[in-house]
Amino acid sequence: MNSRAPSSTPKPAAGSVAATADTADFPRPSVTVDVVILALREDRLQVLLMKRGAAPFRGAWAVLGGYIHPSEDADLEAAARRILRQKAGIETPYLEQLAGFGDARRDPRGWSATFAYFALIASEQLVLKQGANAEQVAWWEIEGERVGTALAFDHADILTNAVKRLRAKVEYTSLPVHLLPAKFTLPDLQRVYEQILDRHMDKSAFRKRIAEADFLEPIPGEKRPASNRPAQMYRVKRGRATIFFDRTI
Amino acid sequence: MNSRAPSSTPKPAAGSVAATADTADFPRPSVTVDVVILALREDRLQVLLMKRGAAPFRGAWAVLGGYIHPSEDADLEAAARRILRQKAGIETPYLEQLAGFGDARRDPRGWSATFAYFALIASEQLVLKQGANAEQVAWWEIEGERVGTALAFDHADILTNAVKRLRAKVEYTSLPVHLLPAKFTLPDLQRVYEQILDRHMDKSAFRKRIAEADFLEPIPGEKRPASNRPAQMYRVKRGRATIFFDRTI
DNA sequence: TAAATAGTGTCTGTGAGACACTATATC
DNA sequence: GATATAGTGTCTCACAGACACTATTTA
Repeated sequence: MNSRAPSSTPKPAAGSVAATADTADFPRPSVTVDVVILALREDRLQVLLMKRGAAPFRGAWAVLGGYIHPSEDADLEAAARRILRQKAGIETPYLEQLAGFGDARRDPRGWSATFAYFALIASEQLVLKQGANAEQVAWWEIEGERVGTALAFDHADILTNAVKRLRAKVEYTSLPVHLLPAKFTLPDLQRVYEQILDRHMDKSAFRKRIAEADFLEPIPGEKRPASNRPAQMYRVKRGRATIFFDRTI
Repeated sequence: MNSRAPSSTPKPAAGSVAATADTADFPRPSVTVDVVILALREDRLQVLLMKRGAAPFRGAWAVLGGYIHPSEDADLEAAARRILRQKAGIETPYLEQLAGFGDARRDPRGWSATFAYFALIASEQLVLKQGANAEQVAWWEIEGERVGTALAFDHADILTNAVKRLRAKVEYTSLPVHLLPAKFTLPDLQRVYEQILDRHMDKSAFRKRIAEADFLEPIPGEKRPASNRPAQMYRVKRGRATIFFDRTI
């Protein structure tokens, strides 16, 4: 078979509606980018929300988001980073595309769609400048896969999706390092895994996994002082922050 | 801590750019939905492509796609299903959202974004009616993660993404059943796994995995005739077509 | 030395993969 | 019986989890 040409066998066939002139003449749905920002604070998974100051859903809490600025944003991820920077002052999070959400009903103004992202940050990383609307951004604790308030639009769905994705990936990746400061101990890291997955892990097995994944290095001479045996401090090896394990943690 | 209110401790803080009036006054990027349709034909993974009849990229091959029709499409997935139905006559595929793609350069006409989906179909399922533009739709063989021609827009990226996703999920799901007809044998199924993952699998281990995942049932009395021992025919248990295995296959 | 947590070693049950064996059809 | 593939049984090695043990600090 000629591999550089369309498969020849049960020949190419036409679609049933051949003549649909599918031009861009339809009303364009509104398109936004939303970012679910997650962090570990006080040993709990929390999400950064913004209180809406305008209709629709005025006064309701929402995930951070905004419109795409075609002249500023090179691509979707750039738009997400701009939103993070402008609305939360966050510069270098772990950022991953989550999913698209779009339908006729999520926004009362009409058909709208959003490209949702999720970001992980070390809480130390968030040094919010105090601004005019100091009450408009706040951390909310994740309870299960939700927060204790109704959210604007379909943001409850988006948040649930983000939390599920995070939990799923924590099972087989090193994502939790993005929730910790640059230097941390192995007991710290294990606590993050346990906190997010909500189950106990065996210390020995955990450390074997981490060791064989080979993405951390001890910081020579640095230990965390304590009134007991001090723990070795580690940092992520250069360029190896996000690792996929062979199997589950 | 009051779990129904924002976390109180390191107090809610304002974003650094508080006053961005982020209204919808920006030019709206163009938004489409694209569907990567994959099937197994002649024992090879193939993708259904359409030859573009209009600029841009006139004459180039592209993944099936189209604009969202706000008045017709309830949501993104409905738009994807409409495109499948209208442009390929496909009614009931396995359909999953893949990712969003959007930047300033993928479409020469300006900033555009697409919600990409991927669909799996049993080739028997595709009964394309012969239409006016019979040469405009064709199956192309996947070579690695690409096809043997340049694609329109960023469709090569989208295709690569779809193939990677499929291969990744085949490792730990029952997705390959969607590439087979309703009745099939275990050797058939194993061949699909081997074909997509491009590696040999042990018959015994494979069957143990399939058995414990418990998503197939033998069809009583039905066997595939052959000049050797005939194989038992199986079908998917009701509602259990897409199963996630405990570990990898 | 008591307390507390960091960190390591050992044992065992499970299960995946390798591979040999049995089963059942046609010719 | 020969041949070919379907389908099952067995063995072994690796490894995850359980758990016990050692190490190192402060008080």
